[in-house]
Amino acid sequence: MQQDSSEHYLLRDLNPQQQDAVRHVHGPLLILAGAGSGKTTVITRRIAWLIDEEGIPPASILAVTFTNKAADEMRERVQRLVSVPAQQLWVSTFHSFCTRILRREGDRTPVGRDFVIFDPSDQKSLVKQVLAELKLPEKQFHPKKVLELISDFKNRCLLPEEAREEAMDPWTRKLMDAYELYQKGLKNSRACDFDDLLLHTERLFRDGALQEVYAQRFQFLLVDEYQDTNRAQYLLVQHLAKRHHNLCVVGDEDQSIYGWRGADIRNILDFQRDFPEAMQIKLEQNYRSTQKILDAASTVIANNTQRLGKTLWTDRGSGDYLTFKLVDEGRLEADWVVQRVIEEKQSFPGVRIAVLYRANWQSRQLEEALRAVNLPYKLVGGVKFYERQEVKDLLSYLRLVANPFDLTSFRRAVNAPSRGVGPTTLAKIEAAIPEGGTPLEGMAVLLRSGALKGRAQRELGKWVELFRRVSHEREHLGLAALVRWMLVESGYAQSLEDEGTLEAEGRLRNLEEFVSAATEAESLGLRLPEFLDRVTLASDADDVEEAAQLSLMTIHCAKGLEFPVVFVVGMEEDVFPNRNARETDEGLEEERRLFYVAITRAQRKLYLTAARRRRIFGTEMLGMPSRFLRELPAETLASPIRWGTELYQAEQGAYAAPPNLARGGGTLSVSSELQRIRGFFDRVKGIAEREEPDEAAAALPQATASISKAATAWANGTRVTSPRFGRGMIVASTGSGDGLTYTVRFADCGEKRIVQRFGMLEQE
DNA sequence: CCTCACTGCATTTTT
DNA sequence: TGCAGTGAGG
Repeated sequence: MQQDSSEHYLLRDLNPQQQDAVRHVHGPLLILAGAGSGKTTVITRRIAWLIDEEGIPPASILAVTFTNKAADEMRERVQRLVSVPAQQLWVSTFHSFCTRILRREGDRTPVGRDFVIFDPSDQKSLVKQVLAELKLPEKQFHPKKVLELISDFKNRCLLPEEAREEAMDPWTRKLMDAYELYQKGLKNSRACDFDDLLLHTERLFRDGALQEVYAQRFQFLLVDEYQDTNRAQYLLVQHLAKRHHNLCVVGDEDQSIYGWRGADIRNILDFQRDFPEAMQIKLEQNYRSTQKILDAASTVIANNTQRLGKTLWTDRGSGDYLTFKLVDEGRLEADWVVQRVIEEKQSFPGVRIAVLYRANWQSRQLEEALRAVNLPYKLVGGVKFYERQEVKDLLSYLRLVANPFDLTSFRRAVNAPSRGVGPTTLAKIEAAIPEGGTPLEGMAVLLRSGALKGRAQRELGKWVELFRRVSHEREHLGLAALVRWMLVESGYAQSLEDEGTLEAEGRLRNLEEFVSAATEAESLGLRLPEFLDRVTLASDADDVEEAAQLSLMTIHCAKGLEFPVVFVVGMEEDVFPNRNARETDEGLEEERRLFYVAITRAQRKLYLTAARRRRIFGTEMLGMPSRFLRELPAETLASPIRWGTELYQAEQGAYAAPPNLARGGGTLSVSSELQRIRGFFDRVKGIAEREEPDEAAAALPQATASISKAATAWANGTRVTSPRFGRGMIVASTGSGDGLTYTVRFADCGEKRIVQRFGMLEQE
């Protein structure tokens, strides 16, 4: 029996653990899939096994992933494996799954079935409106922070009234008012934000009867990237699995990197507690990387405590050493990476290379360096296509067609192109909206009342007419034709043509591209609402071109991908690990997991780089090598990373005449450069004691200056004391003369900005 | 009511 | 550095 089944085409070339996972049918199953362990193969074959071997109808299987791309790929691969049509198989992201449910069952939610999905920019404008209405100053109630808090509550499935119970202090109470009003705004606009999709669906499934319907429907559940689920997603899965327990979750606790978005690593750590009868399979054989890369990854991640524990191994041989490069300055880092890229491409024509970084801003310098040598690259992330102003403008028209209650889109569309409708007119329109009516109706009322003057009356009259006409046109126009019709009839295209600038031309081209996207969607059978859903739920990770020769992206975006050659840049404290994460153990562990993800993307060659100095928004910042570098085992590195004097002596020449100073024409003097090195050096060694100054430094007045009236700015890294804050170190400076201001990192009270003229700083 | 210019401030990571 | 938010002028 065993012998026979291992010959099965769905089990071919699988290791024993993988085969066990594929053959598992009933009951809960936890697959702990290490990086590069053939996870997707196992999942798709298991689904195929259920369908072809067990005769489970595809319609009873639900597989959930985190990105659309992963879902598409999974569906395709399953379809290639099975003999029956698999269209009925549900493979989707959590968010699109919930959208589908809400479009069917939405009558029971506050927003009905014809809701629109608000993207982050819509959310922002709504929350700003709410803050204004509550007279909460944006200085204290930063819109982004408020939204983050609201999102936190939603991810924990708490509605305003429930969240309020937790709110003790007046500040949080005020925030709860904002949350409540925000939800009201969404309801009035018949809109869901991303979190609402999960929240509302989870609420629906609390209803026993409805839960029963869907639990019956989806007899077999599969959740990919289970370590990234948040509370709402967790509950959603529990509701559906409660009845039959046919739940297979796949994940890797070491790759849990979305804690900041509400993901709860405990979901995977506690799976065995939730389902004591669960079978657990560990996939530890890695088919991606060389042993050196795996050793580095394993050693690093072993520093984490929140793990179930896995050890990756491979039979692919030990491979190349990792290469670490420390450079003087950010720009040199980019140059160095570009040179290595060129070399790699020469040695291995057609090789795919990825440059990974912690945050999107780090791509800029890389892009500049790449453009300087005309090296083509693909940038993933950053400003999304659908977030461009012109695309959002056109979208606001289309959304208004799909859902006339959408006030946010109304506000946007009514002034795109500008029709002279400002806050005053807008307020009048909104006041005129009849109870339970739409903004358009409000506008119609206002027009009839004759409260508007000549031009506005005419313009807006035409505008109302536009939407009256579109309801007719909609019936006999296809999706693409409808989009184009709107683009022309709204006058938006014309207004761009009238501008005649190069920029406007580019915008028109983007809109053309948008129309072709609609054409493509139409050919897939999508109608306007589904098209709009798809557009807003599209993510960065979805448009990764894996075939690209050279890709630049964040590590988050790179999860699930692999590249023969990988660069991880910006290996500095406060960059990676990110400065916001260094305070807590959980934060640091998540950063470490992120580093683990980065390392394990590499198949055969891994480069790591750091810069001593870096311009971060205009000011020179002094960096310290990332603590994660210390965690790398020396045996995996081409040359040891030396901490202490050697690190700098090796490139002493570079300091004597830093080449970038001449080029940059910067304000830095060689002396301040020397102080920089010294301060940096001290920090790396972690000692307070100073070495004897060398001749060059001794000859410089600043080196011995001890009063705050120094003629020249102190260098970053200079140790100072302040009568108010105690001992600290200069980490940045701006301005000059009387305006000269330092950012000083104090041992006891964090970073302060101190104007030199008043701060009474003394050099230590 | 729009546009331009200035200033002050900010960067995680994304469905 | 660059963007967004603010304020003055047209």
